[in-house]
Amino acid sequence: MQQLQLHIQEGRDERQTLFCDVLLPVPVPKYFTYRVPYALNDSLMPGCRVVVQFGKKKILTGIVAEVHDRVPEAYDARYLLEQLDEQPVVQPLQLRLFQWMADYYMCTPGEVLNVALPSGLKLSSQSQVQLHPDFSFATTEHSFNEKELLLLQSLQAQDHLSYADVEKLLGQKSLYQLFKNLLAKEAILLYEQVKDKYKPKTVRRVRLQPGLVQDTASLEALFKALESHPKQADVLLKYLREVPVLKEPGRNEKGLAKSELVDAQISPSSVRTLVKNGILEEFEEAVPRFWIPEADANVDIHLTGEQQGARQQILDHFEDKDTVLLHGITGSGKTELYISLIREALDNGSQVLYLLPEIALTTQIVGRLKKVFGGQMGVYHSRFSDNERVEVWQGVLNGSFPLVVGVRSSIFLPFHNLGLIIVDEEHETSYKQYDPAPRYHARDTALVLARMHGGKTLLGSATPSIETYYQAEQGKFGLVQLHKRYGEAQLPQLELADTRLALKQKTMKAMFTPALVDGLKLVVERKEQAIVFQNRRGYAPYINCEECSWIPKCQNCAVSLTYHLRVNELRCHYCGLVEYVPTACPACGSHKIKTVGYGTEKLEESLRLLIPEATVERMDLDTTRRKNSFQVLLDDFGDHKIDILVGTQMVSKGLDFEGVTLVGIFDADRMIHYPDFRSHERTYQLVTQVAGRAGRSSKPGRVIIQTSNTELPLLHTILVADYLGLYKTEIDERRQYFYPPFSRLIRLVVRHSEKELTETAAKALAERLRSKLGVERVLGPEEPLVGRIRGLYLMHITLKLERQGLDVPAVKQYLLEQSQQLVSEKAFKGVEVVPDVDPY
DNA sequence: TGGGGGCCCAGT
DNA sequence: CTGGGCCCCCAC
Repeated sequence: MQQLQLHIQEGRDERQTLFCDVLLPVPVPKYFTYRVPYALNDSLMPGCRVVVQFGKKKILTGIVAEVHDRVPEAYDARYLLEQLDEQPVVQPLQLRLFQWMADYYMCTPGEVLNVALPSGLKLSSQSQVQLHPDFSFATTEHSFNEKELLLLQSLQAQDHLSYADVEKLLGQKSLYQLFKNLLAKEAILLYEQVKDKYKPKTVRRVRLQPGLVQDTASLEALFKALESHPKQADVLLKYLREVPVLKEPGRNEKGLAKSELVDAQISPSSVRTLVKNGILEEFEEAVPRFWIPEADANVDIHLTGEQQGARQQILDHFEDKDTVLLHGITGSGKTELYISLIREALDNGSQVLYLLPEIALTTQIVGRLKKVFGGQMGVYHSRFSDNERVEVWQGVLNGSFPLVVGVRSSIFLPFHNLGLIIVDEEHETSYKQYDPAPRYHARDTALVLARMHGGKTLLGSATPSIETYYQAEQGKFGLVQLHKRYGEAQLPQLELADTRLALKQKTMKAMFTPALVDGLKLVVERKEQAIVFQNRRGYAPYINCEECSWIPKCQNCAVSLTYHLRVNELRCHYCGLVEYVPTACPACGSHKIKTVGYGTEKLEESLRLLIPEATVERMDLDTTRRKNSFQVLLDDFGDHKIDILVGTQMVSKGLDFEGVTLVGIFDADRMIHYPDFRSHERTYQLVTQVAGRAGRSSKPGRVIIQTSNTELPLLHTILVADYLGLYKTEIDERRQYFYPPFSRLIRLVVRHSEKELTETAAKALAERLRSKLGVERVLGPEEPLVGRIRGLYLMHITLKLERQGLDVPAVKQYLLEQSQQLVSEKAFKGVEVVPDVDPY
């Protein structure tokens, strides 16, 4: 500081000209250099948000990545307009993470920034229109056409409108001409408005007008004045009861929440009158959006002997390894272990991130953690509003949330001292983001993030992904096993039910085998509970004309439309298209239209018919759309208001209910035969996870798996819970066919609205890539399972790259160049090439 | 990504 | 010659 001051005193003309590289939320793979106004020389630092002009009109918020004094040679840097934060909102370390993600996942840092920052922290400029302050219809000498009048009238009512609003209002795209005319007539003004989207939540409070009540006498005078207004006197009385201003004068400052004052006897209007008459005063107070429970200090973390041992092993591994895989079967008490490790990390002053695949499905775990960690814990997930996300972000920044529990996007939070990351259910696919860039895997990114912090990562799973287990086996990760069920719980008994045999014997009822129906009946009889799993929502995957076999298809996607009974609609599960159900076949006019296949909705219906005494409910995307419908279903199931719960994968996670003694897996075949090199692994994981819902108590659990092929080795691996067996078979296959973890996959998705162009472009690209990378490394192009989504045809080119001895960054660079080259050629105009690294 | 400039065509 | 639409390119 001393030196700095000296430097300034030495001479004004020597003050430094600084520049800063700014990361902007645009898909341009570079940083933009702006000139720093002298006034900000000392305060600007990396991680601060700044407002800059970008292009001719646009005003954007960006993040300062670096402050330096290197003068850009190729252009004159613009001054940045404003510094928004005194202190960084993004940590320097995060900027490194963004860059790593951009490089690894082949996208731009701007795209990473886009998903990383809650949009409440992004300021956006909007072009706005308002009336010219001197304008009025009475004094103007100009005349206006219909659209101009409409706009001017709206502006009188609304004060200002954005361009988008005007476009909507007038139903036209080009506004330039219109604005030019109105500007000439001095009727409007255009301006740029930068908006801060984050708004703290406030409550309205009231207090006595300061100075009104100093002693008993003034109080008596006040009541005297209100003599003829008994209702207002009541309000005052209640206020004084809650806030004894005479005894504790300081209390009046904080006042009382308006909502607390108003009750059955006291109406808002009498409060309003008191405010109007200057007796009470109304004000707003910002409050946190999160109700913060006190941590229960008495919650005891008691670990069993086995858990103690596992805990020690984990800590030992952390001595020389960054990552440990905790392979623990469902119900072995992993959560207890996590809690003990989290507490220890927090006690050491570190931050902790606990990643979950999907927060809505794990309310039980969140509840459990809240009890232990209370207000220290922030929760972060996609169902939160922007404002709520900003509050978690700030809580992490300012240290009030040293622990965060969240879904994949929580890896973007501004940690500065992350000591431990727990990735629970590390094998889950929802850790991978598919659609918009960055197409990142949160588990893999977490490992990098932890390493940047010098922290540790604990991966937990009952059925680890093959590549994770391989790393553990190779000694790269520490491996800790936990194979005993917690408490009295026993492993469920798994059995197969042969659908082919049942069909032959004609004992099948609505595709339920007698074994499953009888099992369910028994459960209901014993007043226990069951879960039936079918990974397909809707009533039937398609409908079909019996005469001409016509099947309704989606007009945008290469899939049949799913029939939904309750709403009586046909729906596309890829683009959301909704169509009416035809009463007659549009192809041949026949009325013989039948449903084919089984979705959860049909299972629900069938079970109600087969077991009328049972209460059957369904849990899938369609029944849990509304914000707390999921919780309602969970509560009902927990309270045993439901006997049988039918559901999609939603029922596979976090449903830990003592009463469940039977799990039915309706159709194992479909999962097994899914055309993907991971289908066996996935089936094993899913079935094991669903099966884990059974027998979480002293009662033995039973799992019935329906299949047409009872001989399949995979099913027997599942039956005896032989994870190692699965791993050995899979890893051998992966080695043989050179799949991950032995190779690295990069997929290029080529897409366009015309089928032929998509195909030729994909072929051309694959050819060019092969010429340099070789035939071995470039697979395809091939049409994916669903060859058209939202009107775009898709082709996949898959690159299989060796993990060693290959300059992968160079290959990625080459892929990007080639893709760019291709789409810039006239013949392939409009074609998109989207890279997806580790596309699984 | 998104706005603006350049270019081409239709209409006079 | 002018206006509109489309495409391409650039942004610090």
